[in-house]
Amino acid sequence: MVTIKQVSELAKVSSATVSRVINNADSVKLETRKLVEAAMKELGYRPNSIAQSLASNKTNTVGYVVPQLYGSFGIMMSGSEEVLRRANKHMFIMTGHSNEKDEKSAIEALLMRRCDALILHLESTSDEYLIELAKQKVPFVLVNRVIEAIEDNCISLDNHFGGYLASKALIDKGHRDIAYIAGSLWKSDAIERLQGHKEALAEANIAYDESLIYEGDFQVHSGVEGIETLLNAGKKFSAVACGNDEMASGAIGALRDAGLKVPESVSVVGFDDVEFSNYLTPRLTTIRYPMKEIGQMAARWILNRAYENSSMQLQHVLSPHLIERESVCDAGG
Amino acid sequence: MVTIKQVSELAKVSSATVSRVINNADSVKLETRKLVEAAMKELGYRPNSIAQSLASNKTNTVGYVVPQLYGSFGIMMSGSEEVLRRANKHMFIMTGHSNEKDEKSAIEALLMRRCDALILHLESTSDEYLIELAKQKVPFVLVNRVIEAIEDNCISLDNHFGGYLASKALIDKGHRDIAYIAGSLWKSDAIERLQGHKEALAEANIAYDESLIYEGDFQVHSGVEGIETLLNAGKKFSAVACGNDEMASGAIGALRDAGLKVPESVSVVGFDDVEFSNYLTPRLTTIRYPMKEIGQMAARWILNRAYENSSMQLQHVLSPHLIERESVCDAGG
DNA sequence: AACACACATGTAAACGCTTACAAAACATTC
DNA sequence: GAATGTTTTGTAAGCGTTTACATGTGTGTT
Repeated sequence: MVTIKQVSELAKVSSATVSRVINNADSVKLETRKLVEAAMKELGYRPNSIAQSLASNKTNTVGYVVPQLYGSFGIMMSGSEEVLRRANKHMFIMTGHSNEKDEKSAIEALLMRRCDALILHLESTSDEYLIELAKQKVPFVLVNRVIEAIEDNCISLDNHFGGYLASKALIDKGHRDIAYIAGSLWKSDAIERLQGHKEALAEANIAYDESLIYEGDFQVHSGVEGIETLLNAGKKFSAVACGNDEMASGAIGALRDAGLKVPESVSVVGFDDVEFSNYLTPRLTTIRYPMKEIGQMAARWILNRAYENSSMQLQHVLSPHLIERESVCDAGG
Repeated sequence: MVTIKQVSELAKVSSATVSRVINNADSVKLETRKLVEAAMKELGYRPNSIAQSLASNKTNTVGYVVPQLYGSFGIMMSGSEEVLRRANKHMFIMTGHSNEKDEKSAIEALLMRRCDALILHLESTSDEYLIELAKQKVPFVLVNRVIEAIEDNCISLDNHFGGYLASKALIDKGHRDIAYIAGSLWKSDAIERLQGHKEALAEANIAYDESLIYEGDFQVHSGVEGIETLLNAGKKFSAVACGNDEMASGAIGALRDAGLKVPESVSVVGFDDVEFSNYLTPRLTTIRYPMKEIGQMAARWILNRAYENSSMQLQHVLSPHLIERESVCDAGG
């Protein structure tokens, strides 16, 4: 690999001057600049950014931890990438695999690489660890989770409001017997969404009926099981709200298998608006989880706090909204 | 940030010794090792991998270029991540946005970062550039594309065979009037898939009818348009093979809108087996594109060539296979 | 012609590690 | 107890940049 030294020799200037033209900072006479550029070109010079980082003590890289590389996290990352790219920052992406050990070691690796800042989508790391991280002055934003003590570092979605919106959409169509298939209730988002559902019921003066609630686990099969359980118990309902789109998909299938038409006999709302919800039959009415916007917002936070030292206020809690498609219709068909 | 020097002072040894325990190489007396480890712990020392890379001339990082961060590329990357992680290598992911400028600048950035090797999923970069890259002794694997001159660097899918399999599946069910909705025919994979289709027809002695072919663009809407065009032209067919799942999804919708039942009146096969194909109604019969395996294979190549200097032969062309679900049935219902 | 001042360039120390080589410490053998 | 070998540790020179500071060069003013 060709170094700055070789370029400087060919151009008959000092390496400091070459460095100046690379960073096109300071003043370099146009004439010498041309000379240096010609030399760089001739030698096929590529600045070694490892060395640059060591010397300048910044990597222009933000570390990213996501549970997995596929699925909706990709959307989020591409939101971040879009805004970071404009600022000439890069992302170093690692996966946490939803377990504490991997999440921590991902963060450690990122810190060893001296990332200038971090964007973290964690699932198993403790609040304490993150609070400690904040104490160490590591600039990071925590996505999809809020920890009171470091609230300013958090960007999240208003799950409660989303849950409310979903059920409200059903109620507005005249439904009153509404079943609910929840996600794993040890997860905060599942709880919040369910609470939103309850609020919508309360607001419409519909009595909350515990037996219309089924606790699933966010997977397709639990949507199926939810419907089967409800139906076998002889429950009556004209609509089902689901904790996410996967379960909604399972629910639709199970309803169809039971000879019930969606939405004519039973309306269904999902949550998240994942890619396939638009491909279901009927196309799924759901709550849009603004993954891309969250990714963008996180990147903006980083740009502000870690690179520009501004502390401009950003929106920390994003609002979901309803996407009306075909899986919900008026009560009574 | 605490440095190796501070650790060495606290442990009353030289920095070389600390380095030795970090890399747990060479011989370090157990006693001193304990001493050093205690010091590292006390100071909360994190080796600076930037400095390590500069000194050792390796980054333990493989650069990754994909068109986008979301969609099926995520699956591929996670395949790679899985195998690289076991070897303690990391990935630096960048996006090429399917245009030459971004792809090239991504590669350049990766080289500046002195990645030990690259995995490239490119769409617009010229063969020449890549051949030149190979000449520069940059270890890289090119995914989903084959360039004769650097064949050993390429890992791809047998699209021709996939196209053949898809149409064969239809023919085996007794279909003889088979329409085909192709992807953009300036893309090599679209062409190859179509050729596979033709081969299957030929093998079954079915005359190739140009008017049953529609050229789409791999997007949902072109599946819709394909069906509408064919139907409006008064074409008769009992089955449709599609260049990918998106178009198949569009086709299914259009068929249903035209009052035709899938699969009873018209069978449909897709290609790729993307996530949502399993959620369609009917669940889509399609050709499985082994994205994850390709990612794994690419990572293994890298491990072999760039890190272990072995040159063990790997499978360079992967075979797709048929996933039978519900969108295909016997001709005649 | 002397001076001040801006602008352009060079010198060399740092950044935090690794590693070849040298030195020291210890163990073994005769 | 000297000679030898082995293991452990230290010394110091890199790795390829950036950047504070010093030096040089040119212009305008008096």
